[in-house]
Amino acid sequence: MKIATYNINGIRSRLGNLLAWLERERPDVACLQELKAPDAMFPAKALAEAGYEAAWVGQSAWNGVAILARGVRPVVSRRGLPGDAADVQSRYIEAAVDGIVIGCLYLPNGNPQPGPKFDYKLAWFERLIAHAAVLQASRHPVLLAGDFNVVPTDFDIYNTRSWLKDALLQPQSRACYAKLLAQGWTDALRTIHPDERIYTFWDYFRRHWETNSGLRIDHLLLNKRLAPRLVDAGVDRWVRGEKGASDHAPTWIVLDAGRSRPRRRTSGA
DNA sequence: ATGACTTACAGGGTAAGA
Repeated sequence: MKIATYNINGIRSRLGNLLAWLERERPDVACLQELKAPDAMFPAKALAEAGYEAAWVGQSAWNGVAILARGVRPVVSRRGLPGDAADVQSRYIEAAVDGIVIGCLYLPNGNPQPGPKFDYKLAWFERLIAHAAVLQASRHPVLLAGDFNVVPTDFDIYNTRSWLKDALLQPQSRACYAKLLAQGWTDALRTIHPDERIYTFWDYFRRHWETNSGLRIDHLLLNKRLAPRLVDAGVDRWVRGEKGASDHAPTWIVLDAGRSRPRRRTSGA
């Protein structure tokens, strides 16, 4: 089972890129961020024709998240992150697919910092940490996947020089990520590739794609129930090189089949 | 380097992203 996360950076303007990727890589589940589309403008029909059912939370102009599943309907368990009823930004959706609870998230960027946007990022992160504790403790296999807008360590960026003031590298942002992992989550990409420079985002400026000047900010975190099923992880870099590409590339894991229900113990014999 | 690119919304020039 292949599950991917992909910040599409505008699902309407990049629908062709999305469909080409789905057709070629055929992920079983795709978590999308930055739809930049209101609910009514989500291209559900085109995705259904490509074999994917979807659940989404849209918003005009910015944000927006979705979970696509090939051939099955995602069973939504939550729209929006708990903890702040006044938060109107569409950054979280959670659904079960094939017995796995999947939280798809788009963590606030937080720039410029310091400032209210950075405060919002850290507050949102604390709400995520609180909800993640509940998910970690649940008896279900759980995956948290999305654009976390955090470069976890200096090994996860080509060079820190021009990013030292950026919200993605701040000690507070990294401390939140470390606090989350300390609950027992497995960072799939780093676990499978402990000694490799891996990036998931290359900005549009300064020929950063052409020079492989990237950042690792899209993450897939497995709870203790799910982690034993991790088989492989990677980045579909070819997508970033396509015409009209998002500035992120799809990032994925492969899980073994597992069991949808506990096997009944056979007695006697 | 309030930079550079790119998109949404709107129908020009901001706002936002990372």
